[in-house]
Order: sequence, then structure tokens, then C-alpha cells
Amino acid sequence: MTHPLLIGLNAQQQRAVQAIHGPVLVLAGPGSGKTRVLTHRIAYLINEVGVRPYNILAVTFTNKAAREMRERLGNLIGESRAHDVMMGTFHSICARWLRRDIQHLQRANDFVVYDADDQQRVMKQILRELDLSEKQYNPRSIHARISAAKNELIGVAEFARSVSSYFDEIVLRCYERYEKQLFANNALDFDDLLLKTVNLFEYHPEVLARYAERYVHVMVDEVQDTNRVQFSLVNHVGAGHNNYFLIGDIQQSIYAWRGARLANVREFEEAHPDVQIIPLEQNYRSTQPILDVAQSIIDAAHDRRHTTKIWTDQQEGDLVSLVEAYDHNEEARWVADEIMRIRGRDGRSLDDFAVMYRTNAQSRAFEEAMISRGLRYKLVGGTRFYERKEIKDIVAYLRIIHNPHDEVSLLRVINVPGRSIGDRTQQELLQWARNLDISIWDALELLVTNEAQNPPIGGRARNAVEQFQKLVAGLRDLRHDLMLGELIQRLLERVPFQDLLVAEYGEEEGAERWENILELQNVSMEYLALPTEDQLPRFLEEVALVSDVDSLDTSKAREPGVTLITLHQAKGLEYPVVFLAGLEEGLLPHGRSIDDPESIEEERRLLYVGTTRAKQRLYMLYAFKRATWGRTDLTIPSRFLGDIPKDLLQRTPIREVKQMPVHAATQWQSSTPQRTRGAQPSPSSMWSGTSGPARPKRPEREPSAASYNAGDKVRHANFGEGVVVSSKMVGDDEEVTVAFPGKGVKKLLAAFAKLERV
DNA sequence: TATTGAAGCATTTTT
DNA sequence: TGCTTCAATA
Repeated sequence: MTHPLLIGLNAQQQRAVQAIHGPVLVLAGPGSGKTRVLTHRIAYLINEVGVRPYNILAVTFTNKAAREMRERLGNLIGESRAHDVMMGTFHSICARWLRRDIQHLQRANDFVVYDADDQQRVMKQILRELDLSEKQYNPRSIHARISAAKNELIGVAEFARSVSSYFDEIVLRCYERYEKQLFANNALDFDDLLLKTVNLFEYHPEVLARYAERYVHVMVDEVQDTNRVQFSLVNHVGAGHNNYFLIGDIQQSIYAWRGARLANVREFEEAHPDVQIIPLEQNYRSTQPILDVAQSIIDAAHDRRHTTKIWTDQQEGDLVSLVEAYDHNEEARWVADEIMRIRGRDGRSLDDFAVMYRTNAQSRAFEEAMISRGLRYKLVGGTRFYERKEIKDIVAYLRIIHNPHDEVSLLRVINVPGRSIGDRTQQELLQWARNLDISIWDALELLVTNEAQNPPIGGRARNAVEQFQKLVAGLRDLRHDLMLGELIQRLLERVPFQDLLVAEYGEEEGAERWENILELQNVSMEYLALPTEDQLPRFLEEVALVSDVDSLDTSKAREPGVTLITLHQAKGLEYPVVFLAGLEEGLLPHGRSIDDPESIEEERRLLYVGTTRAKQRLYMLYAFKRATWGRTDLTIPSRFLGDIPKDLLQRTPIREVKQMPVHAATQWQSSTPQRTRGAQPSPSSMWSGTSGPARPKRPEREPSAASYNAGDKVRHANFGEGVVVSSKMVGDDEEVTVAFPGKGVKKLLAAFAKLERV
């Protein structure tokens, strides 16, 4: 008789769920029900094999994946048992371990976690102190080098041994300083969370033994995207019981640039000759026509050692559409129009649609197109919630309340709101603290208690600094006694953020940003269940570690909307209708990877990931010309499109093309040297003049005429009634200059501003 | 010290 | 193009 937890699973999936001993490697294709297998396996281990939830470790790629899995698991075995399984991303799991055991490394456990922005600030300060010019040595690339080293388990000492260039010399000096600074600030960066955990395990085997003994089963999702540190962690913790369960898809490996090593998988196989390898080949997500396209893209890969054939029994389905737009604006408008069309025809929710692109910068055109049509959208990435200035400011206050030695946060808000503590004073303070070898906070305390021998600042600056110190000290006194929500409330009472935001951004945007702060207060309510003194630290930790996809279907995103997302972030997600935009040389594959064959292959896999997100309908788009920071260039369609057999695609003409005589199109085509020039045939030549209609438009197409004239009366949602002063076409948009009585003269984009005629 | 304006520079992808 | 950074001024 089939066990209840195995019902509805295919043979391969059942095998994976029931493989309870020894090392297991599951090679899963896209849409093969990975999460389901993982969830059912955990439930099976607990219910059937009698493993205690506490003894299971499951690592996911995003917090969102962990949350979803925990929820499903709760339905299968009950919430409280699901809660006891150790589940999360490498970063969040390591953060929890370090809170508990970092004292073995001679560090305090109330560390703060620095995000990319904080890391950058530290780096800049270091360059300043080392007297290196930021122009000559880009703080970002120096930090990137350090980060890469940490991901390869290379600490300062090892790095020093491998220095081989002048740039490395510089990096080494910064690396040393950077580590010292983080230590002094009692901070860890993202990479430290992993690296310090490995250090902890290696320097203190007795600590590792505790964990290795505890975790009887170690499971890792998306194993193809693990880097060296992460895999080292897996090997350490899993060594106790040798029950590994690694699941992933080699063809979806898209994070090599972040240090991910496919070699991890190969080395694992070599180290464990008894490994069971289980494929999951049936795809439950997409229709056959979509999978055919995906398969043709991946079949053209150079390295085909790992090609798993995926199949589906959903034979029926629409052909994949290939669309050429005139430029990025038309691309966006067409997508928006198509969404409106399909939504009406098929009665779909906006949640069913996703637009995917290579770079975040591409989102803008889509946002504008959605706004002008009144379509709601959810932008994933870009500036995330916790990266917004106003949010980071509040968080910085909370951080120094928690840990006042966090110099980055302290300097961030010492002059927010403006207290006339300018750069000069700040540098004086910093220098003073450095000379005394104490933290800035300690220096402030010296100042306030009048114990300072020869303080570098006096008069009004000193007064302002002391005020700030007292503000923070006052809040610090409350931190253990107040709930997080109340603490934030007190902070907002003592620091007039609302006025500040209105002053800085004006009524409208100020109000919007204030909303964000209120939302933050809302979030803080989720920590009510914890003991009062734990609320702040846990909150700060999660703030640093949540990613944007994590919040995709929580909080205000509840209302339906079209998802705008990068291909990288789309991994693991699925949508009934997917638009893949900007399939052009230079964009996908991206210009930065174009001269490295390995990177090109990664770009190919990225496209594969994109195509396999679609359940029923897939559109692939490219534009005839594209504007990249000012300059507009003609494009070449992505080489990957050339790998797709033509009969798998339907050319979908853009509306206007219907009116265009065929001969005109042909004529125009042959007179376009840019498109056909060059020794090798470009991929575009595969498309020209063959199947389907040709180029939809002439580049010299007349822009449509302005529709507003001077003297017209209009109404704007915020400014009220006004009179048009002038109007001109800017690109494809109409820029209307309107005088609003009492509000001044505003320049508005007609597509954007939703003007009403009066 | 804060504010203003001009110049110059930048876009992969993220936990 | 849109933002950050730098320099000049009050």
C-alpha cells in the first residue's frame, strides 16, 4: 500500500523521498516538483522513520523558499513540528549559529550584520584613511575582491601569501584594515557569516561536533549555486551522519560570478562513491512547446555532459511568440497592451503575468508603460524596502541603540536630522577616537562626562554632539524594557522624521516615505511573540538578510499585479504568462560576459531559467534599437535565438505592421547596412526575409504629433486644474508644460501624468 | 556648515 | 539618461 505521503508522486520522486540513508544527489529539471519532494521527504523522515524535527537541517536558496516549505510542511505534520526543523538560507542559519557560539572566536554575540551599502561605507572610509584616491581605486572593486576571497575561504593571512600584483597589494592593505574595522564595530559582513562559521568549526572541533552530531539529515536545495564556503559548511556539518540530500539543476547554474562552483557537485560525487543519483525529469509546469524551446537553447550548450532531458505530458499549448519591437518603449508598451488583451480575453489575474529582463535598468520602461495604462505591478529588486534611505536611517538608529560601537551606523545618523555636525566635526571626532584607540561612541561618552583631556571640538559643535549622545543613550536605557514597536515609537517621538521627510522631499513624496516608516513599524509587530530583549536583535538580523523576492507575496504585495523581475531573481518562481524582454546581444548575453566563453554559457543557462518559468504562454522579445544611457544603438538579436528551430516559434507582428506594404519592408531591409554588414552572418540574418513579416517599422518613422496645445485646460491628480503653456514631443512621449495656479509651472510627461482635459 | 549648480560618470546579475 | 560627487558661495 502506498504511504499517504507518497500519494501523487511519480516513481522518481518517491525514490527521492524514501532514500533515507547515505549520500543522495538529486538532479532535478525545472518544474519537477523539487520543493514538493523536499517537503515530503522531511515529513516522511519525521512521521515514518522517526527522525526528530530538531535533527534535520534544510538549506534553501532564499528565505521565501524556506517560508513556503515550512508552511507546506506544517500542513503535513503540524506547525509545531515543522517549526523545529532547522530551515533557512546559509546566511540566516549561520547567523543563528554564530549568535550562539561566536564567543569561541573571541567576539561578542551582539554583532550587527553589514549589508552592501554598509560595506561600501567602511571601504570608502578605509581608502580615505590609507590616503588612497577613490578614483584610482574603486571601493567597490576592492571590496568585490575581498568578498571573492572570503567566499573562497581565503582570510587575510592566506591572501597575503598569494599576492601577485600591485592591485593585490592595495587590496591586501585594505583587507587587513577592513577586518580590523569590522571587528572594532562589532560587525560582520554577509561573507563573514559563512566564513566565521567555518572558522568556528575548524578552530573548535568540539563546537562542530555538537552540530555534526545533532544534524542527522542535511539537505541542500539549489546545490549548483553553492560556493566554496557554503559547501565546506555542508561537508562539516554533514560529516557526522553522512546522510546528505543534495538537490539541484546543473543547467540552472547562474551564480558562478558569485563564486558558485559546479565543481562542488563533482567533488561530492568523487568523495562519496556510494552516492545515489536520482534524476527528476518530468516537468509539471510548462507545456510542450515551451519546453521544446527551452530544450533547444540548452542543447546548444558547449558543455553537454549534464544534459538531462525533461519531458511533460502537457502536449497541448500555444507556440512561443517571438516579437520584434522598434525600441525599448515600444517593447514595454506592447507587453502592457498584450497583458490587457489577454487578461480580458482569458479572464486572468494580473498575478499571472511576469516580465523578466537581464538588468534592473530595463524595468523603467515597463513601469512607465504599466502606469500609463493603470496596470498594477510589483517591481522586484531595484531599491528594496530595507535599502530605502529613510528606512536605513531608522535602522541605523536602532542599530546603535543595540550596539553603539557600530561606527557606520553612528556616522550615518549623527547628522540626521541636521544638527550642524558636519563633515569637519565628524572627521575630527573620528581622528580623536582613532588616536585614543577607542570607538566613536566611547569618545562621545568621554565628551559628555567631561573626562576628556583635550577634546578636539568645542562650542556649538560640542553642544550638538552631546545632544546626540544623550538622545541615543536615553533610548539605549529603554532597549531591554520596551517592546520593539514601542521602542520605535519612542524613537519617532524624539526624532522628527515626518517633518524631516516632508522638508526634504516635499508633501507628496515625503508622505510616501513616511508611509514606509509606518510600514516598518508594522513589520516590528511580527516580533511581539519573542521575549522583549530578543526582539531588537532578531529584527536587525532579519533586516539585513531578507532579499526582495522574499517579500514578493507578503505585506502590501497582496493586491494582484504584474511582476517585473530580473532573470536571476526569477529562479524558483513560475507564472502562467511570461515575457522575456531585451533578448539582444550585449544584454543577453550581457556585454560584460561577451568575451568569456564560460560566461556566455552562463548567460545561456540564464535564458534557459527564464524560459522554464512559463507555464502556458511565453513571449520572447527584442527591440530593433535600444537606448543605453543616452546613446541609441541598433541591436543584434541574441545569438541564443538562433539556436531555436524556427518552427518552434511564431513571429508575432506588432499591430502597426499590418498596414505596411510588404515590398516597402523588403526594400527597407536591404538598405540597412548595419544589420547585414560583417564577415560572419549575424544571427539577425537568420530572421530577415524568411518566415513571417519583416521589420515592423522604419527607424525614421514620424513621431506622432503633440496632442496638447497652449491654452488647453487640464486637470492633474495632485496639482488640480491648470493651463497648458506649451507642449513638445520628447522621443515618443509628450512633454507638456502646465501652469497650475498657486502650484507653479510644471513639466509633465503626458503618458505619465494622466492629465484630464477640462 | 549648508546649499547650490555643474560636471562627470555609470549599468550586470545578489545572499 | 539620471544620479552622485565636487567645487564654489553665502
